[in-house]
Amino acid sequence: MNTPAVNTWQSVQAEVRRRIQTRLWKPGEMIPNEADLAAELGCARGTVNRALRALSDEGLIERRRKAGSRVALHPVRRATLDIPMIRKEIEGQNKTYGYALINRATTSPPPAIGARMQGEGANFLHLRSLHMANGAPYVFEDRWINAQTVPAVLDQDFEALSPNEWLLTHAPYTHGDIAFGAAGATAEMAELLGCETGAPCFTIERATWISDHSVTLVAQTFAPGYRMFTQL
Amino acid sequence: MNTPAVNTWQSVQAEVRRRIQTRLWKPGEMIPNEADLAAELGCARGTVNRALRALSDEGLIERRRKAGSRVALHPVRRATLDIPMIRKEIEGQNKTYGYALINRATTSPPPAIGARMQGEGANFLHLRSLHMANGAPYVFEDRWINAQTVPAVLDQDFEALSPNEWLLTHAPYTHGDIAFGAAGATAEMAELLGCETGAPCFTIERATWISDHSVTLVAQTFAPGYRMFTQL
DNA sequence: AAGTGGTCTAGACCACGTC
DNA sequence: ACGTGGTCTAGACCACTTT
Repeated sequence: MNTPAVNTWQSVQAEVRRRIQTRLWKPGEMIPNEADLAAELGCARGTVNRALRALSDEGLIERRRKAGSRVALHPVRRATLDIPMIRKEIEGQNKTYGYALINRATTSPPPAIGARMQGEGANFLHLRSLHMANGAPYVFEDRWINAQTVPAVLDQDFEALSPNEWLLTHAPYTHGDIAFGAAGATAEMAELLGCETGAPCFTIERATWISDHSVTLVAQTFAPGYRMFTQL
Repeated sequence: MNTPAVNTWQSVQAEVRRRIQTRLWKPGEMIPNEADLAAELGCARGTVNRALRALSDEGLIERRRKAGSRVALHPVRRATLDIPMIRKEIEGQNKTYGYALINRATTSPPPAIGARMQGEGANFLHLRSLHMANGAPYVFEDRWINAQTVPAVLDQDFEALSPNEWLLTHAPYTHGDIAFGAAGATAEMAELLGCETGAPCFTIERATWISDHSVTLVAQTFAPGYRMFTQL
């Protein structure tokens, strides 16, 4: 059967996706190698490569040198979450952003924090702040910043500018990790967030690094009802 | 100054990243066009393209035809979350997976659910189940399945095989959306999950579709302490 | 109108992992 | 050892957008 020529990588991707969805190529099965597919579809191998690479990133197929490509047995779906600056997130909802510093101190961190940030002494800045949307509490954040990595941070008072924003432009991290979870609001958070003590809150914890120097460790507790949303 | 030849796209990416991190190219600034960069680094334009495309996907730079590429002013970080089959997630932690069906019924869904799933009549399967890790409750799930889209689902009793798993191999969705949040455990969930009523739980809600037909709508409530983790 | 990124091609070499 | 995907090249044309 002659397949009409398909020359864009998107159309190759679509064709392969179709063959998988219609179960013409079943889960676990091998699919033709790049050269054969290119010949069949009437395009260059590079184009097929681009299409299959995209499907592989997506988790729909698995590729290994020499072994070839196969349809994933258990397609691990991947969701890409945007982690925007909080101000941008709020402004994106057409709400007015507000920020308030609750507390600023240079102290040495509790052992658990210090260990994770590989820091010594009192070269740490501890910031607690509240972000608001249209005046309503949005998220409470408790942050440690390593002043050994980012000395300039000590010159900032963070009264008007959130540390989130300052760090993003003055000390962009190279990598980090992030964890999502749920926690009950402490009495203090409850008051700040305007909810009951113990109310279930969505939480994000993030640690970021510049090469192998810890930059910041932040725990964010969102007001009840917050949801993080994305497409699959 | 002559830059030594850099011919892999990863090294081009690394070099560009370095120039951004060292603020040689500052946020908001334009960077050279592909042809110039290729000439400077001594490689083909295609290689530069590949590198810059990766940085653009990552959110570190913004690219527009004719306008050129610029360093992102507010780098929107993206995190990719794997959404594995729950069994795989648990087995990946070297724990024994367990599954129990709590309730199975074919009824018409409440209006809120029906509306989201565009369904009519009683062609819906309602399943409530519990997944366990090493015998301990892991996540409670409340799921609606549209039998108009997936008629074969009515032949399954789901006593031993979780709907999650069955759907993944028998009705792979084309797209969907997912929301993460937090909620307090209801009395029933608390008993099943072995926690206090009202305990803060991490929740995932997912709706999936095959082209424009709704497949399933599922609300998962994880046992307290659950965290979803990824790299940045 | 013109400049820039987006993509396709055809060929080539290489790295890796399976056999 | 050898087959497969991973990548680089040089050149070309096109699509989009801004000027």
